Amino acid sequence: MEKISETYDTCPSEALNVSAISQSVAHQLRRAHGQFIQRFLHYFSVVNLRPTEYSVLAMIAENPGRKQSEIAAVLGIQRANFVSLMNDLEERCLTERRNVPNDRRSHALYLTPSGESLLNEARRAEADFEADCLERLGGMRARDQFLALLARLFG
Amino acid sequence: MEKISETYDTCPSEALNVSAISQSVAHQLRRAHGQFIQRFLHYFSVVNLRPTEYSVLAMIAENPGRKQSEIAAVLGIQRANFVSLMNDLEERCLTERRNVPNDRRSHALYLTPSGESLLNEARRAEADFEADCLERLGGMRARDQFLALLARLFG
DNA sequence: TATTGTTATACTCTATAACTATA
DNA sequence: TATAGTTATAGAGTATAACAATA
Repeated sequence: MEKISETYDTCPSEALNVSAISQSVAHQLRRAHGQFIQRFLHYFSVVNLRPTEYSVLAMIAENPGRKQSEIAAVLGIQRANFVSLMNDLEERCLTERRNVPNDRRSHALYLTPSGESLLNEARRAEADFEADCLERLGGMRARDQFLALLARLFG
Repeated sequence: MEKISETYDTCPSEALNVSAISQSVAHQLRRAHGQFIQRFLHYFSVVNLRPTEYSVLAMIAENPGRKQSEIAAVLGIQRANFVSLMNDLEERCLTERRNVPNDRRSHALYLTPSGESLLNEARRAEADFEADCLERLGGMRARDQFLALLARLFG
């Protein structure tokens, strides 16, 4: 309960004026991203995966044997930053790097059995997360519309 | 131009399968945020402001004299992280912290004249950025719809 | 020469805990 | 006791430059 006083010397604790930025796509996207991360981590806490890590596992599962740089590129992650990400997933025994027969520069990426197993758990978390989004948005039509608008903006 | 070869030993460089995550709100939001930051920095390079810094300046301009913690809270930034942000803006002579008469714990935030002046430039950058968004989204109706859906998701 | 993976580095943003001085 | 600002620390994410091995 907030304390109400009759007189103010300097700083009345009224609601702040947010009109200038509340209509701003930039500001709302900044705020939304913070919320998104928190909510994602909540749903994915059981598998202990960050958004990026989940995308990597899902992408490797759909495209086993692809090169690091291919997976990185399609996810919009730079090669240099992808290395420590893969090191981490490999240390957790979720993925492995195999040699490519005719190109000794490349590493082909695969999920390990426990990587597959964790991904299955993660997919259930993802389904819950998506169901949450669906409910907040108000149905599949709104969800598709949102994704379509997001794609127009940043696709 | 991509090189096309007739035979593959191991790794045909075909398009990757992205079907599993392309329908995912989580994945699309992750990608969108990266694009958003880059595009924002492009438009705001003339004033050298990050999304967070712009929001802070705009919020102080609309609510001069408010306490650090009030501005931080309304922007969803933690007090602890807000300190270095304000230190930075103050070093750039864009904002100032003044004492509050009846509460020696608090700092009241104000824009300096050069802060006001930079904010005016930033508002032009923001207008350009928003115009870009508007065009990509396909008009004000789509823009309002997008903001409404974003608010449903994370408001 | 170009590509693949890698290392190193730096900066932004976020999260948490704890301190200080005030209230 | 609670609040405002602060300090310190840690981790994710991103950006850039450069290097070795290989193509």
